[in-house]
Amino acid sequence: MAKQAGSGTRTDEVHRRLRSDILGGRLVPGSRLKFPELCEHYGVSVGAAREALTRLTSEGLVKTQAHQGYVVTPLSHKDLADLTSARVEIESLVLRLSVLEGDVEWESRAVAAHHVLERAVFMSDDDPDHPTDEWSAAHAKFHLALIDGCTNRRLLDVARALREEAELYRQWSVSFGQEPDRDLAGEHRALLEASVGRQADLAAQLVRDHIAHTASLLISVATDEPIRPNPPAPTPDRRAG
Amino acid sequence: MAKQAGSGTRTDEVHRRLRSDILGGRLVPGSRLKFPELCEHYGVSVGAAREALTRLTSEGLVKTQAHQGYVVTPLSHKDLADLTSARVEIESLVLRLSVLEGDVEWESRAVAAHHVLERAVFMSDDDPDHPTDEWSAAHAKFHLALIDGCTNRRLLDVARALREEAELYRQWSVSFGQEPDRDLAGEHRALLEASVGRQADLAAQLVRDHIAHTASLLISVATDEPIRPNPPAPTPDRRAG
DNA sequence: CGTCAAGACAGATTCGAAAGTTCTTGTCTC
DNA sequence: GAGACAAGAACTTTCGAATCTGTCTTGACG
Repeated sequence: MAKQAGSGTRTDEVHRRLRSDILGGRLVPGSRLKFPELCEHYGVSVGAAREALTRLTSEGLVKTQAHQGYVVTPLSHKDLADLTSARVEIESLVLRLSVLEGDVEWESRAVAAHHVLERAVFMSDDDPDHPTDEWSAAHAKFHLALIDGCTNRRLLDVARALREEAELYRQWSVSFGQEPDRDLAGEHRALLEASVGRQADLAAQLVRDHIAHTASLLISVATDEPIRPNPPAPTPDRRAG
Repeated sequence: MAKQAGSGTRTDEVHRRLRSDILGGRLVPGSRLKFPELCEHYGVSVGAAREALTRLTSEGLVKTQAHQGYVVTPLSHKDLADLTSARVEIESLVLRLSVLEGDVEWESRAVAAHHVLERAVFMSDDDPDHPTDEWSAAHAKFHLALIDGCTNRRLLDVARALREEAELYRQWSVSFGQEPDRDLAGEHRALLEASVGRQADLAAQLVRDHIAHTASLLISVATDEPIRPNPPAPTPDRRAG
């Protein structure tokens, strides 16, 4: 079987790799994405890169303007505030539905994801400002598992899309600004118990506080100007690392 | 200045025309969109049509699977129920914010849009089952104007995207199922007065009822199977009219 | 010295053909 | 007669060059 796999086209691969590079912080928000470099780096032609970029645009990770090329979505504090507010409202709503509609298998997945999160290493010694990749992945999976019981695919998709975009901000926050006395693990445990215990309103309220609290820490370390990790200087570097 | 307008590329035009054809009912949900026909009909090459289709995919109007081409998003009753539920929650939320945050100019636009809606002809004699295009456009503009006061662009975009997708269902409902004693104009007037009168909670509740009521009429005329205006028979026709 | 216009350059967009994959049709075997 | 295999056709996907648009530099004019 020398097949390329049914669901895997050349565009899909570039799309996946590009998204990974953006979410992983290897591509700087606000930087331009030029076709020649993209083609060379990912080993594809202009057409494939173009379609991958178009898809990323629909996911909100890159922006475009006619005849002005593609740009990694710039970060701004107004947008972070909007995004947080939207997540607080929508994710709490979806979680409430999830608690009301989820079956036993949903409970099972939530418990399993929480177990992984509990055992993940939160902070590494070599980067005290950011959580480890392992913990970040487990954290995302836990929250996704919590809302996964919602049978309304529309709402679920919206909540997931918003959460993914928030990852960008978490990635580029200069510091995670962890409060020493914050019991993050405790919040997650309470969230799980309220959900599995079918206390819908409580779970919804807990997740509201959880999201708002985390985001407020990101906001507090930010300045008033748009977040531009790379100044608009004429430095041709657009890839970090 | 013989410019083609800065924001107008070939792809943009095809994208706009295709969306119009889908939303206007000239392309049947569930039908395949083959490149040869598309290129001939819109007078563009494969590449341009492809990118337009990709954008439409991100808007939820068409779906795709690798190596299996593009398809106008099929309609189903589960999805209509999900979509309605999502709109009830999100649009009421956005309207509440709009009422709280909107300025005088927002009030002005809402009043203006309502004036146009009031004067638009609702039903035409030659198609007693569907509202006229004029009324539909005015109706959409009115609701959009109502929520336009919301300063949270994220939430606003979500609400608008959901509303646009709902247009597809309205277009393809076999009958609008209008109740004789329903005072649609009165509902809209109440909605406007509550909004401009800054009664946020009342406006939110009114729009919840408004959306749910309208959707329930669409549901009531539907069968239990996926809506497929064109049977999956081997008829090669995929364009109506 | 400041402002404006024309030309040159870089880069995005578009196009048509070639390659790979899936679906269909026809035939063969059990 | 029914099921399975294989060949052909149609279609989607990919690619690199050609075209067109936007921006920057350079020069002249007020």
